[in-house]
Amino acid sequence: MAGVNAGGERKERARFRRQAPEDRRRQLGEAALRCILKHGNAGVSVRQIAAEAGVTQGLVTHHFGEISELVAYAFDIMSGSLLQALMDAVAAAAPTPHERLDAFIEASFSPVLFDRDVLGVWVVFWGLVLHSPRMSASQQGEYSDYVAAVERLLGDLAASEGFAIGDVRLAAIAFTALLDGLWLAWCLNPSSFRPEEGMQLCRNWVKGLRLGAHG
Amino acid sequence: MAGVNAGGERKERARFRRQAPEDRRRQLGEAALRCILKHGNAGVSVRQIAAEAGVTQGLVTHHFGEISELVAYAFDIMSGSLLQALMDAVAAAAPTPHERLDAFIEASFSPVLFDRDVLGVWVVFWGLVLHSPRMSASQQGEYSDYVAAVERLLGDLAASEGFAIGDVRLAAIAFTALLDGLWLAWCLNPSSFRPEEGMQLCRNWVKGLRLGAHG
DNA sequence: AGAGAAATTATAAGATCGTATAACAAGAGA
DNA sequence: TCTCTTGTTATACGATCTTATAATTTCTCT
Repeated sequence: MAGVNAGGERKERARFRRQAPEDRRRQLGEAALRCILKHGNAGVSVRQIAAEAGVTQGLVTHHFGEISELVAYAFDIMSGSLLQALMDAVAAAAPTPHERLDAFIEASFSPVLFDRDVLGVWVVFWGLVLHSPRMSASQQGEYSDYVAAVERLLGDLAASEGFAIGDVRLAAIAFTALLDGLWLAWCLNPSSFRPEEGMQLCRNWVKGLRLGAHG
Repeated sequence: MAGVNAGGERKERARFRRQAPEDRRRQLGEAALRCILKHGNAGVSVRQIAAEAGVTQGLVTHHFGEISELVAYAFDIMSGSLLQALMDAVAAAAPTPHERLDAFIEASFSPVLFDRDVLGVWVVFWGLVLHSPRMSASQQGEYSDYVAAVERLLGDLAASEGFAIGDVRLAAIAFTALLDGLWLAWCLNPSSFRPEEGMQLCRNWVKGLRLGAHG
């Protein structure tokens, strides 16, 4: 009988405070991120995430239907935060295309984004995306938005400084790949280079663009 | 009672052929790779890998002690194959530094390496490396070897063509990051660019190096 | 042919997993 | 104060997990 333990004694249920569904979903999503941060793929577990959020596992099913929906939601939280942070940095920069692009680079290597734990969550998510149509769809949308943002930054730079880029889309893809690759490399091997060096490598790439190194 | 099923009838054990321990380890390692290829993280399971190899789960414990040792072994198989394939391609190229570097680039985008399933295994492994000191140690060694190989290719090119590179190690890190980033991007979004475009982006990077885009 | 080493199977224990659902409690609104 | 909606807990089922180990089989060597 609910509320009564094996010895027949009445056991009170845990007290809780009701929350708006979206607030609770957000709480569970952030708990999921923390679990992945701590345990990698082994942290993707209804019980662990519920415990991290301070609730019971039934709440996960209630709000998300199944664990993969929660993981996809957590991925969306993370993706939205990333693009928002980068756009905020660009918007806060001096309004020349050069300064805006450089603000983008600096933000990419700032401690908020260029953090071993944060990048580790990304790496685990990339592995999960491959086997989740739901997450794959989200990722494709976010990747397109990200590359489009980079295209604008590179296009503005070229127009502002009077040089041509053969294929802006491919250049944006290359720049994005370089950044992701540096994130990955540093995450796996933090001793391989310093954030300042990472920024320099990106600036070098931009210098190459100016010098005509494009298809 | 061993050998007798529930109905009391004597059930013969499965027949098997003994193999040398290293042959069996190799078989299990390759089965592990196939499971990760098919199922991602969900494929990292003693039962699934044993089934894929056509043996029973006791064999995994016998040969590897625990599942994480098998996964690390599979990772080493994969890493060894990668570097070997790239070095073979470079060795088979015409002996000029330019041709050797270009052979490296072409091999990196050849169907053997630039394959959705193969790259998918890498992405999953990257996530696993972060939470496995054993795999992390392996990865660091392999990353160092890979970057050293790239350093030699870039250094030879610069010497051969009479241009200077400010910091060859950082240039090698950047080139490696660009390649890994392109592999990752294509694996997650195969429609974002074609292999030929990927090679071109790498050649563009090299062009930039020649033009002085380095720190 | 037989002994013996060791490769391998079969089985089991204890743990954790995801999902489902009945029951309860919070709290808003009348 | 009471009703009712709905957020949430508690519990359970069936499945899968890893590791351990006794027993069996393969196959080499004498």
